[in-house]
Amino acid sequence: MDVRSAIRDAGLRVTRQRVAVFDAVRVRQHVSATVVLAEVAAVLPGVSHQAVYDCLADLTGAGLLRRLTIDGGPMLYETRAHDNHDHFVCRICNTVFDVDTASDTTFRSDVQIADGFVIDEAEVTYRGFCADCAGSRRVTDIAIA
Amino acid sequence: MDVRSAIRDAGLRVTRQRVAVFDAVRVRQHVSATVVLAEVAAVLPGVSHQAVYDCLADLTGAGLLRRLTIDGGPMLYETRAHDNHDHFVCRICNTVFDVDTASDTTFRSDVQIADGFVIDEAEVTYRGFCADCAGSRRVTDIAIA
DNA sequence: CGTACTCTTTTGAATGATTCAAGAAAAGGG
DNA sequence: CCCTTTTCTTGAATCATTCAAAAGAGTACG
Repeated sequence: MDVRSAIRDAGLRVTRQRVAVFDAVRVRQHVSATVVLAEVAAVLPGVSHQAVYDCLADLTGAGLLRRLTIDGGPMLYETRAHDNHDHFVCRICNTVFDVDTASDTTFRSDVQIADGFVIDEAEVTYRGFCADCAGSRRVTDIAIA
Repeated sequence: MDVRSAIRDAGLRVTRQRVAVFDAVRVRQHVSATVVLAEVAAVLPGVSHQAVYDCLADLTGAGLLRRLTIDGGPMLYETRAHDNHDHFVCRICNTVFDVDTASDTTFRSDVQIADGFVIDEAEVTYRGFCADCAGSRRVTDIAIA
């Protein structure tokens, strides 16, 4: 399915800014608004940062993007394409890697909370050292065994 | 063990500001620097916000406090007293509740990452509705069954 | 108990990310 | 093709946090 349809189906108007913002996030993954602005400005000279913030908020609200915050850093955005994954953050370079959720699904639904609390999501963030920063040879994509 | 010793043992000088900042966090739990400043100012009129930020950073670096960020909000601090717990955030009131880690320990050590990635921590954040916001009767402390 | 050295705090300003507000532009139904 | 409503641009404001330099306070030592 293409972006334009997805945006329209969400009840939002299809604008160049929105398409460009979505594309920027899709290509880079885990990007801040500032980085998205830079990417988008390359395609649409003169975009305002406000437009980027608005698009990111709208697309996130429509469920097309997902937002996460790592420590005190700026908010990062990613597409919800292949959902059901967690994140690994390197303590040194701060890069965020996707980690496929394996048996976690089981783990998550096992969770019970007392007295009227309703859980609808569990977000797992792993921390440590990525292959590069740990002094390893190559950097491949990360995955749970 | 008391705060003063803990601070000294960490190789830091024992100052009124540090003690007051630690106490403020211990009493309130999951508080922002701004709130800590208000609390501390009640005891030590004239404290600077910079001192609070410095103390929070120093105590966190010393391992006496733990820092977390919820969504795009300001950083929150908590004591590491009874470690090994996760967090539940209410989607409505944004209150953060501690969730005791039960069988999660097993879950965590099961995690394997490919190609030289080293994991040393797993942080779990649950989201949903707290007893109050879900429309329930009473609010008790939260815990995993 | 006081001195000296170093670490902390105060003071005041600066930065970065995000949001607010009002008018101009553009999407899309009719 | 026009009209209505949404979205974008412009420009300023806010909040949390950090930077820098000088004043102040803790602690080891005599």
